[in-house]
Amino acid sequence: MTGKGRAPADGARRRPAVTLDALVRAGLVVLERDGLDALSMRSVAAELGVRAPSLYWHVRDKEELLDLLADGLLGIGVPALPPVRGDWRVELRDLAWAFRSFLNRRRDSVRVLMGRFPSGPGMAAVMEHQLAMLDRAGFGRQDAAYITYGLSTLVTGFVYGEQRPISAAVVAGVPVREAVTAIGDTIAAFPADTYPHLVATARELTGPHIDERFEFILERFLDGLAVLPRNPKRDGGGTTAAEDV
Amino acid sequence: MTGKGRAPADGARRRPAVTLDALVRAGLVVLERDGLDALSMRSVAAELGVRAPSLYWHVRDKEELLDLLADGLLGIGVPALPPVRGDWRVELRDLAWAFRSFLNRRRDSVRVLMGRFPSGPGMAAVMEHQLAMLDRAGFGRQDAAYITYGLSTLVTGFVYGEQRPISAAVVAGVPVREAVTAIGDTIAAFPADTYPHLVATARELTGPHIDERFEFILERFLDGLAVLPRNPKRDGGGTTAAEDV
DNA sequence: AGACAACAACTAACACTGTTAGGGAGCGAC
DNA sequence: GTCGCTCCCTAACAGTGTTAGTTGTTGTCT
Repeated sequence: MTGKGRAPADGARRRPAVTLDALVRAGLVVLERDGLDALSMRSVAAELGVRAPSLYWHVRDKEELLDLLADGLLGIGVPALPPVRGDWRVELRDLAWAFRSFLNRRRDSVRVLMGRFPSGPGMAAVMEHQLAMLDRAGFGRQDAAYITYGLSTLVTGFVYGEQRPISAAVVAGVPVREAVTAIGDTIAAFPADTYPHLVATARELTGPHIDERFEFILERFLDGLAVLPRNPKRDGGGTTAAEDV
Repeated sequence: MTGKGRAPADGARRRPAVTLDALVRAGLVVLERDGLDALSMRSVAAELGVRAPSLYWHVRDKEELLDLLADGLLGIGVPALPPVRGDWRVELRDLAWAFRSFLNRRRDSVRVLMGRFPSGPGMAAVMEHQLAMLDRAGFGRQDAAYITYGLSTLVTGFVYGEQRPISAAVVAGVPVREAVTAIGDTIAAFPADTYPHLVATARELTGPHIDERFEFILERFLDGLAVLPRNPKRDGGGTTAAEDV
């Protein structure tokens, strides 16, 4: 640093108690320890030993803070990226599972990430990793862009939906399994003459096979990618259309 | 005279002024007119000519009200369901586009629906429609359940992500198109030596081709469904495994 | 007719929330 | 010194979801 001239003389002039970096780190601590609902300007400020209005010097909004936290979360997830293997399909699958697992492990991360398009180093690292892999597999630039976006949408959306009934059950003190089957009971109790297919599918719709459900949706998407035309580059990826079902 | 309290005269004041149905209808009115951020217990109560705490007689939570609103939204969308055509793929595609269009037209509906699994008549109608179609096409029960869930996750997640930058731009008074390309500029400005693929894909990642992006993701998923085994039932839908790519 | 329970609204209040206005220390530069 | 900048402070506002306790109305049973 020690920027010259135009930079607003930021050379260790008065060590600020709150830097943008410390702010993000404190926010992540609060998020992980107390959850998103307890993450207020005041609680994050308290984590820094400071009062709430001070944060507005570093950040315009709570929204902006959340945007930064979203990117910070991605930055945390980056070291957990699965190592590079040979097959693009295996890699993409591993990546999706790893992402889902991360979202489920890191408290409320999915609620912060949902609908946000972070534009910091965290997002850059994840995207670069993924785009490089897809390029290596021979996907075109536009396709690769769509694929990364689609995959992140898919996983994020899935985990978001997967976590809501769970947290609701936890709040009510009901075991998750019973809460889920309770929804099934509700559906099964619908009038079978007007909703025959729905009632017949009640169990399949609400079954606790959450991993299988994720697997199904993901594999269908990957199947769709497999029939996409690719440039025959180095490392074609090995698999053709459908290998497992 | 001696007006009975502040009762507005000739109405059946003590008749149930608030029914659960009226509550939901009022909530939908407020949601459409003022948006989700302005939908508070007080504002919905005001819409009914009533004070906020009264709502707690009919509803445990704001959460429960939102659950009801979610189902109400689906109920509104039901008449807009596309008519039945022959090919399951065409039907599923039409349905996804119609759902996306509905979510984009009906204010903040995606924020209400996201992550919620409504359990009322609105959800029942949508599900029945979809499950019947999939059954007619020969998909198994479990597959059909996964497909409906996956499709709704996909569309909802996509629209959620699609609407956030738009609303942010609207708030800031910036045209949407410029706001989106601004993100592209940010990404393009990343160090190209550490993030070569990312920088090279900046335009493709943030291009305003939002419809094409949706189409790509959806069609990939449908491609994945096309290679799924199906029972040869009545009305196979005309297509076998893979017809168009 | 009178009593009683039920329903369904009310007022008042609590503990929070995000956010703004304005004040004032500590510092570098003139 | 006196600017002026940075960065945190106190005070306050308008609004939130939600609970407690109260009051009035209605239908039913005696």
